[in-house]
Amino acid sequence: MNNIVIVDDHPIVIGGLLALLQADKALQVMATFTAGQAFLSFLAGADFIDIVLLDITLPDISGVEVCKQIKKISPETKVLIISNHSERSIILQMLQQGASGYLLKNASSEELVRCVHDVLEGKVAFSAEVMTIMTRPLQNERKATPHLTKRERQVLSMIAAGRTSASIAEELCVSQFTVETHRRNLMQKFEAGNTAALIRMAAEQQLL
Amino acid sequence: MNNIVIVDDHPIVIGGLLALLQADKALQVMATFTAGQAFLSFLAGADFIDIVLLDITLPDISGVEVCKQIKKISPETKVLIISNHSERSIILQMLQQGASGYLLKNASSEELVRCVHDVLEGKVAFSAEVMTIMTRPLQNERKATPHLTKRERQVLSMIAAGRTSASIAEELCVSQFTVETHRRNLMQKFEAGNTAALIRMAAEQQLL
DNA sequence: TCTTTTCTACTGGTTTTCCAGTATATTTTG
DNA sequence: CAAAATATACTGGAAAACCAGTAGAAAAGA
Repeated sequence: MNNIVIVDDHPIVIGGLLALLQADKALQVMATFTAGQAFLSFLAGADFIDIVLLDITLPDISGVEVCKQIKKISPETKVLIISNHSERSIILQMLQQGASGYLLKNASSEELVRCVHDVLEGKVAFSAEVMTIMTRPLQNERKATPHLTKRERQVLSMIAAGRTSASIAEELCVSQFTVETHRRNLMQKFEAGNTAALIRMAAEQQLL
Repeated sequence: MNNIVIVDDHPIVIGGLLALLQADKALQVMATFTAGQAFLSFLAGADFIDIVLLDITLPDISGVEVCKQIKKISPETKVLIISNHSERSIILQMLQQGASGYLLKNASSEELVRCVHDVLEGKVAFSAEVMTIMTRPLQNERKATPHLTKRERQVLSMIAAGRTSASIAEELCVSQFTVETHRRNLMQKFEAGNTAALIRMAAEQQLL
């Protein structure tokens, strides 16, 4: 018998999930919550929870944070996200935070139950629509990565590591003016006004 | 009949994949490459490729970059990663770059063929071991996120957007000295020596 | 109501980045 | 071999960040 907890801000959604899951004898809904904090307080003192069905948009803290806390407090508890967010980056962010599955709220009942069981069995589970989102051609979700020379990538990496231009110059055996020119060129290529924006954009484009 | 291309730096691996895939009448291996650049040149002038089996470690450019280029040049071409890299962050990075599947080189022949077919059918596919990696408890893969106050998160976000302290002060209707104090506190919490390191760490912890 | 936390603001100063330009040498490419 | 790209380096200066400290007001929590 698997213990389930449902965390969603809409009581109607919780009601629907309850009706669906209670028909499955292998599943036991032990509690439901409409807010993240309340659930986390419960989690700290609860019996073991096999799986949490978690929305991302909650009234108090975000589902991202709740997922992190679940994996910190009870690492063996699986997390299956049920959300309206359909962006690939959000899906991957939830996987990065330890979620084992993701489906959209428009998934069929059959898909929901299948995903619950797949996750309980230790698999990664997506609904069909999430599969489509994950595999469809990228649609320029982000600005094109500017072409960087080898030296520029090297300087960028060192800047991101917190080094000053003087320190970088010393390590690369060049003048600080040279490093400053590389910085300027990097800022022009990323169209960044300062180092903070440069590093943020580089991180977004996975160049660090 | 699905057209396949194999890109791997080890000819022996290519040989093994070839032997395996040629037994499947639905699959046609149209070419193999041991370097990324050579493959990308081929791709630009090739007939349509249904799926590319791609290693990450290549002698010239990385599989990450090759994957990006594949999705840019031929968005409908599927990418299935076959790699020795088993870190969750790398797996997710490949998915972020448009890969539809990921398996480790120790996957069985059956798993490999199943993944190829699943990806061709528009699914996301992982080998069993990759599923395990994706769902096992996180193991403090990264430093704990420091506790930030609401105002600190606000200032951090604006710094990351490239704003100067003066500009942030103006928008928040506080003194520039106040913003500078928030910056200092942020740098202390993240143990960062300058803004570049601060923003990089914040990005790593998905706070931006 | 008291304590703690958060937010606010200042001093006086140093260090670092950013600016816009100019220019030569080396390496790579066609 | 010539052209283009990359790397290097400098000027003179302004703008911004960083430093370490101090300190009071407001909000939140116990």
